[in-house]
Amino acid sequence: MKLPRSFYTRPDVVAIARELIGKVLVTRIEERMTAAIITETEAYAGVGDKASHAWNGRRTARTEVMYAQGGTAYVYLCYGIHHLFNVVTHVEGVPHAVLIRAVHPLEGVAHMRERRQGRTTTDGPGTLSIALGIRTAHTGTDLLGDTIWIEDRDIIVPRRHIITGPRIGVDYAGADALLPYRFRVSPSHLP
DNA sequence: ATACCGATTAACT
DNA sequence: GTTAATCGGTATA
Repeated sequence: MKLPRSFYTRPDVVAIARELIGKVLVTRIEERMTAAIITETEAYAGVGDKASHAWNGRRTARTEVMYAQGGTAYVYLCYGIHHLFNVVTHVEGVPHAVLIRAVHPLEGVAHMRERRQGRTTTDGPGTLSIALGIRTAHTGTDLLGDTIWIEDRDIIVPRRHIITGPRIGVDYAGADALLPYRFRVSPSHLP
């Protein structure tokens, strides 16, 4: 079943990041259906989080969509090359988000392979966006629509199979770089 | 206007 | 282990 608005509008972005592990990210982009299990996420906790683009209330053309209601896509260009896909959470006006860092292919594998020009992995936030067809043009997309959405398919990932740790690539965030906001399925329990 | 840097990746040595 | 790729945001002027 497609995750309802109420899943995304809850206030605890760290809990949402953990709960997204095992959910299924589905896209229908350019008439191509793809689906993949979410295996790695990171929480970005809004204006008080130095690692967040919305730290200190920053609000630009790029980050404006972070202030939308939960269940909206935030896609931005990183290093001028990579399109990074985030799920906006919390209510309108509170810029929380969860970065999806890795997935495991379920459906539309041929599409993913073609988009990846023969490569098969879908780990890494830039890599999975290519495989699923997600680009910066999709920022602002409603995750309750029929282009990009997330489903609960009753895949159970026990909490002891989820590794918690600090986020990647946010050394500039000082003490906030050490927060345990990254979640991933332990390698020995990947599908 | 210019300069620097980043929630990364793949291809190198 | 190192580094090129490439562009929007941010700071400074």
